[in-house]
Amino acid sequence: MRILQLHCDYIEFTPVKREIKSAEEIDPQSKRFEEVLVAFIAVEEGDNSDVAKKAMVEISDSMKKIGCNKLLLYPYAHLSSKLASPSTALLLLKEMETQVKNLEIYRAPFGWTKSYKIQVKGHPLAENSKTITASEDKESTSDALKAESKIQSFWHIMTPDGKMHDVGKFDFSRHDNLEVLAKYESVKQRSVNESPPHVKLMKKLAIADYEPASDAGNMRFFPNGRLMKSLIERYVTDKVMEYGGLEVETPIMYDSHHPSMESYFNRFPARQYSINSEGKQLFLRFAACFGQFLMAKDFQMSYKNLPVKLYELTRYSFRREQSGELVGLRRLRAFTMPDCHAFCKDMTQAKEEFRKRFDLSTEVINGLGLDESDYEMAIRFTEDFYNENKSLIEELVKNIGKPVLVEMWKERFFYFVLKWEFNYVDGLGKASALSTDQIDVENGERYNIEFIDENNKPQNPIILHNSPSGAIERVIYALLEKAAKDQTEGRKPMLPLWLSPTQVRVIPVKPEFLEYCNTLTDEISRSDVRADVDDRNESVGKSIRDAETEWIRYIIVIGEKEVSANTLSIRDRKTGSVRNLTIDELVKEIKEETKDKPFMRLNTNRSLSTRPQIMV
RNA sequence: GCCAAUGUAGCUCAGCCUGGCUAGAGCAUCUGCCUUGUAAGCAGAAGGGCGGGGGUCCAAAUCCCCCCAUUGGCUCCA
Repeated sequence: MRILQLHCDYIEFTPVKREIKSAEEIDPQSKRFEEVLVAFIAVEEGDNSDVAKKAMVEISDSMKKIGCNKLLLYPYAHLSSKLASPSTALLLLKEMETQVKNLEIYRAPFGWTKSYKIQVKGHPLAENSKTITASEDKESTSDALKAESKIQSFWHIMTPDGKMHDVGKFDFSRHDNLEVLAKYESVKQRSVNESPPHVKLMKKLAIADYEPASDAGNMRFFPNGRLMKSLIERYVTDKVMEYGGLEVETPIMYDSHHPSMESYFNRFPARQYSINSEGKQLFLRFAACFGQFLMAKDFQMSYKNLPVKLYELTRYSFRREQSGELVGLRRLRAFTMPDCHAFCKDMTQAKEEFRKRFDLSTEVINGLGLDESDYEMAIRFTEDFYNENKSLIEELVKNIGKPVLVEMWKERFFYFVLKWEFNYVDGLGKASALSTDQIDVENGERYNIEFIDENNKPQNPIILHNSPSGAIERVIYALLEKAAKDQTEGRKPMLPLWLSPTQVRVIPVKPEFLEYCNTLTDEISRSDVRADVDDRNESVGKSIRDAETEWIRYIIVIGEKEVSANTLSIRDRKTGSVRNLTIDELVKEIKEETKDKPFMRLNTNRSLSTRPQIMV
């Protein structure tokens, strides 16, 4: 939309004749306005209601500045060469006319050739031109995002004994990572000037890479990475279903003008991707919340059914994070996130459920290969909630067994009253949230989700939002960063055995032992172990080196001795030593270490000689 | 989104400041030879509009401008 704005002593115009068929039906009389701001307007292709709204905000702002209260909207096609259709233009002009209440607004007729006389004032602000486009709207910023910066937070450290300490006075000497997190969050202190090690590792281990043909923050996952993701996804899903989550699937895009969407959107501080399709403005989901809420709204629920727990593993959730913020697998624009909502009948039930999910989350995060020393907890709540529910908060902190970062808000700004996360703190001092849970007191009503209580009255549930692991990609980031940290501190970098793309590599000393190797690999694979064969005609030293650089845990070398004996000579990367074990003993050891974890077969050719190499 | 740095063969990187032979190396790949015992056996070959697009110049990987991507900082992070 293009606007030429003139502050006038007067304007006089007379409609002469209809210019287009769809011209407005009017009485073609001359009109005169005095002490008026005339806005000549060309509505362009792609303009929409938001543009109209924005235009009126800008116009009324400048009217305030020049102290003028009378506005004439004057359709003026000649300001642009890419005009919108007359019907759209008229529609938007009419919208503009009715948008602002405390102004005297008039509109010149649309579609008529008009003669006019005008006297423009001579002050510096009298003339002004504006171009307003919809494009900036593509990354619609929610009110929450805009207002977030205004929230006032109070930072503390809570120790397992339930005591609150001023964050500035707390002795962090035995809690390095917590100090990093606290500074990271409260003072926003950053101290890095190198690139994160996991980026190199994700390429070297052929897990994932950037995809320049997509938008930034959208990764490609190679067979190894896809396998790891599948396993983690399976594991988290199994755990949530064990807890009682009902797995569902919901759409990845939504109409941004759906009433419950619009207001939720404005309560969620994130930037969206949006898509125009057949006149609808769709946005890509940034979480599974609305899909599940819209679904739950159509459930008929009694208090006896609650809590109802819905779960979805979103592939993907989309957030249009600022480009400068995207880093490897740490922060993406498209990511896979498990999201489980529990609909609870009251705060008592919500708190009870909240505890269960806290346990679920610690179990999941530990099962993924991260222990208590790898993450720091942050807990955030409103002052009111804290005063009424001290014991719950103290209990969580006691459970985690070490001091946690506390953020307290004077007033409730978000839709939740309590939220905690586990943050992975990497070797470069960056903190990233993994698991999280929230107590939401707002969306039950917003989405009109109802259950019938003991007194036969409809009620809105309290909703818990839990991601027991955080984004799957971020879990891989954390595992790789942990491995990198191990490496710099002199330990061998490893992946958890159940996530290793290859668990066992079999290497023949000479090609004549290949057949034996294949038979052996068959046998090991039958017990659900991922084993492969290095059938390239390379020296043993070279083959071992390659297996080591791929972080393969067990390396079996097959030669004369092994073919004639009963035991295998197995190099264990964890200890670096060679052991003699039977097949059964090896399989048993692997099974023991990967028990309760999902299994998937090798996601690559078994023979190394037939594999493409992924060099990134 | 803003500021800065980086972008050369599949990968890791020289070369750029001070413009000029046919743009180099190691690894990987291919072809031979070797027949291997716990972290790299030997030799040869092939492989590159120097991130993309403009410009300056007799001449641009090299100097200038714009764009893209990555990384760092800022901002932001349910």
